[in-house]
Amino acid sequence: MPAPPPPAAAPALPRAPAKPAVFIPVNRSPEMQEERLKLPILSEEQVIMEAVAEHPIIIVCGETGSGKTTQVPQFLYEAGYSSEDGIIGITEPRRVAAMAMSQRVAKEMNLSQRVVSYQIRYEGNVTEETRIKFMTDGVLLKEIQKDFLLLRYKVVIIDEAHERSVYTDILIGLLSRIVSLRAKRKLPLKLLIMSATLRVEDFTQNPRLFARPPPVIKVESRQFPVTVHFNKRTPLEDYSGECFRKVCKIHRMLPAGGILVFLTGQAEVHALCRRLRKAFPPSRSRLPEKDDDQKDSAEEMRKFKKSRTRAKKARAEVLPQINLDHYSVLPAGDGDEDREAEVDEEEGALDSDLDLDLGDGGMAWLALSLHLHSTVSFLILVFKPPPEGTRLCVVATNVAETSLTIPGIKYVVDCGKVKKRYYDRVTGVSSFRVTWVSQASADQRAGRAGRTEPGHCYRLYSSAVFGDFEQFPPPEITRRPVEDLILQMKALNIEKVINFPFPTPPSMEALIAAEELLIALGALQAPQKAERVKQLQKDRLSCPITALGRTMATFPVAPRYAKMLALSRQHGCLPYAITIVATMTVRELFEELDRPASSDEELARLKGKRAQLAQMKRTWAGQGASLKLGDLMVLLGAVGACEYSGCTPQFCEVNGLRYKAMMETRRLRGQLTTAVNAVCPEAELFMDPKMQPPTESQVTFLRQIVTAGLGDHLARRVQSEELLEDKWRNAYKTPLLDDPVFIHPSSVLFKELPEFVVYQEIVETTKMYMKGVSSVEVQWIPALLPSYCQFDKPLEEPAPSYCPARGRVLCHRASVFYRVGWPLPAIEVDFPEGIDRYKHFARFLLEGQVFCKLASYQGCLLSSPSTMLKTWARLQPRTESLLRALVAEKADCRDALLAAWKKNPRCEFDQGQGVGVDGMGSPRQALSPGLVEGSGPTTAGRLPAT
DNA sequence: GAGCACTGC
Repeated sequence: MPAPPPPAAAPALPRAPAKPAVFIPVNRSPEMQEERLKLPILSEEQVIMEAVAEHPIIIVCGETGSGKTTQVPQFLYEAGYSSEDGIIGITEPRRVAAMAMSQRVAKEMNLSQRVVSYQIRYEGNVTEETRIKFMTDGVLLKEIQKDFLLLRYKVVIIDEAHERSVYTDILIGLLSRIVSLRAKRKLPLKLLIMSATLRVEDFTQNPRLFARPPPVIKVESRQFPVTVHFNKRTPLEDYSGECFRKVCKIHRMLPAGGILVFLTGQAEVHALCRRLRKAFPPSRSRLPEKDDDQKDSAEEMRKFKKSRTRAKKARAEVLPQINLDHYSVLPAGDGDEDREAEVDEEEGALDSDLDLDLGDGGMAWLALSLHLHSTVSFLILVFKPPPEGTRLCVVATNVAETSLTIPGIKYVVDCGKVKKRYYDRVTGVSSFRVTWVSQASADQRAGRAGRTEPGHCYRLYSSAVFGDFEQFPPPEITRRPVEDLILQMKALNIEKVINFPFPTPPSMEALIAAEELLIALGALQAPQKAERVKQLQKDRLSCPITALGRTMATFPVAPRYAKMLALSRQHGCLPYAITIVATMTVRELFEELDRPASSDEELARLKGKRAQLAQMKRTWAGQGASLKLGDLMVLLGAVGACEYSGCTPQFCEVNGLRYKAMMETRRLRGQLTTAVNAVCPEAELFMDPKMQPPTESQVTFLRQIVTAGLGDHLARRVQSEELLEDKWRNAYKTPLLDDPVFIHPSSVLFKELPEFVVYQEIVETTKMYMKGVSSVEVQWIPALLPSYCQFDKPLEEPAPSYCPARGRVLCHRASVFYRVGWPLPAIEVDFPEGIDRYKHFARFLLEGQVFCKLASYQGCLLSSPSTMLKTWARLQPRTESLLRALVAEKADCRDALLAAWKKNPRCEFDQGQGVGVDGMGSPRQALSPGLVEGSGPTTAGRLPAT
């Protein structure tokens, strides 16, 4: 392994590649050049360029803010690493970053956005002239589907690789192979992996990923220093209260500069904000008019005045003593914790009555809450510099850790906790838990204090606790289901996913669960039944993709939803299925109204909105057939109503809808409409803003479509005779869970309690709740979800029959649902493979049902055709030879028989030759036609539109 | 009878 070149001491080297044919020189205006020189320029340019020239793959390591994202593409461009036949591509894990970086680099280089462009999910400005392209990682992954070797690129840069987003991980795995394939073709591709922290072992010490470890180049940080302060003690419970005390202390005693507080959830954020505003009432001028938290009661006003008088006193006494250096403590492990501890002890006495008695150093105060669902008016406020003499205090969830950078932050208060989603690998149930962050996350949070000037980070836990943190957060790919990723990989013809060079592989259980789901959805070919036992292990995780799977892979949604889309080209269901899938993908369509209120007034307002939303949900769900589609009907109705009214922010506000989510749904519907049209142009789909509600029968088809997609999410109401314990009252049972699950109270089916339901997800809070619930008719289950049913022997009554349209033998079979053995009604299905099917087919053949001309021979037969159904031993020699011939030719249906005749016209029973056969079209199945052949269920079951 | 952090196609 080549040792990483030392950053500073490298000699100047000539740049490698020859000039390409067309090269747009960087022509910076004097102002731009001056502007650029003001920015710190990476001193490692020579080292990086030398490494790129020598190695196909290099890793560039440097903290956020080091300027590598904006500068490395420029170095490469200026060195001629791009032309019209191969450009520089940079991936980002976030859409805004891709867009903002392209704009910034274009500006710094004084080039048009036609040359330095971006491409993200719904938009982009890439042109023929584009030479540097910023994009999200998912966009590049989609491009690999169309052009596996990425021939449009000469350089690919994977930025923020340390964040280990699932797409970034898969890209790195794919690119490790693409680089060698391109080298073999003498079309070399350069790969740069850029990472903030030093977590590079997963890339360098992984021989399956990179046989030769790529060189690592470290670049200098451009961040301002942040002094880290640890608490001496770690509060066990009340970290919110600890945050409150720390923020008050900072505001009271430390010089101007924004404060950023990290908490774990929306409710906590709001609560702390309210408490801070009460302690230091905000300056009136800047709060948005609609902010419900700012309405101060008279009581609060009184406290405010009281605290102002004390503030003067506090200012006189406390401020002169405060010296910032006194707080300056070296980062963890340097043994300065005690000094900080002294500070805390000293002030311990003050802490107790901080709630009521606060001096604010004379500074005005603006406490704002920041989380994913913050309204736009709030966001504007957060990003505006506060007026002179006002201190900005932003209380935030994890959004502020990576997704958003707030300017002017000098102090960070870190509670050290984070709320994360956990998936049970076996059952798929998710829950949210608050845990300690990783050291890398804590450092990332601290770094938010050093964007504009040297800053301070106050950690509300001890350095010993910090030392026990995980070094890095586990990569996302190890923490969530991977069926979507596996489908994407199979679509790239990576069959043995187990051999894929993941930087960190998902767990075996997750891979198996993904493969099994995809098989059940029909996206992957099931291993042959005969081989199942013997070869199960071998076949596992190497099933090839089906035609249906390929279609599904082109839809940018989860495989369960992609299956729904693939099934929906019938009865005009596509526009509705697209809308339902879009809303299920966007999630959180409705405003969060359950937060605790700060005043009676607010409480009343929230109560009113909750009632209004509940009423609207009932309206959208409708009655009868429509209500049975349940929460998915609500989603469909909400989008329909909202679009009908023009999708205005006002409509959303009045009806408890999240405007941002509605806009996202609209864009996703557009994208899905395009995707469906691409697979199936005959559909001639378009987005109709005045979409009519589905008819009753359409609603029923939609329920069947939803059932087919969510088959592994089927639940059955616990029957009264099974009700042994009280905890099972109104409960449902699922195949994979021993414990009861419940319909969420926000569901429109909460009181309906249908016998069978499918659900979107189960979230465990106080109980296990199903969300996104839709009801299912029992007779649909064996027809739509045969892969989850174990079928009994064919029934004798009703007797097996011949289906002239499909040319096949049918029978009735009862079944039970897998693992739980729920009895399911008999439905008409294909007669199972085996000797009996040949016998029945032979009988129908002799009876003339298969080819009508044969019917006239019936009188000449020695015995009745039903003799065919006897055991071998009791067959007549003649009938036995017919059966043997059918078996030999594998002719157990009309098409197979015709094929056998075609192949061998002289075979024994060629009487049938020339007989006209009607209705030779391919079989039309219960729910087909889907978008591709075979996307319907595999049975012949007919579904009554009940 | 209710409390979900965050992101990409």
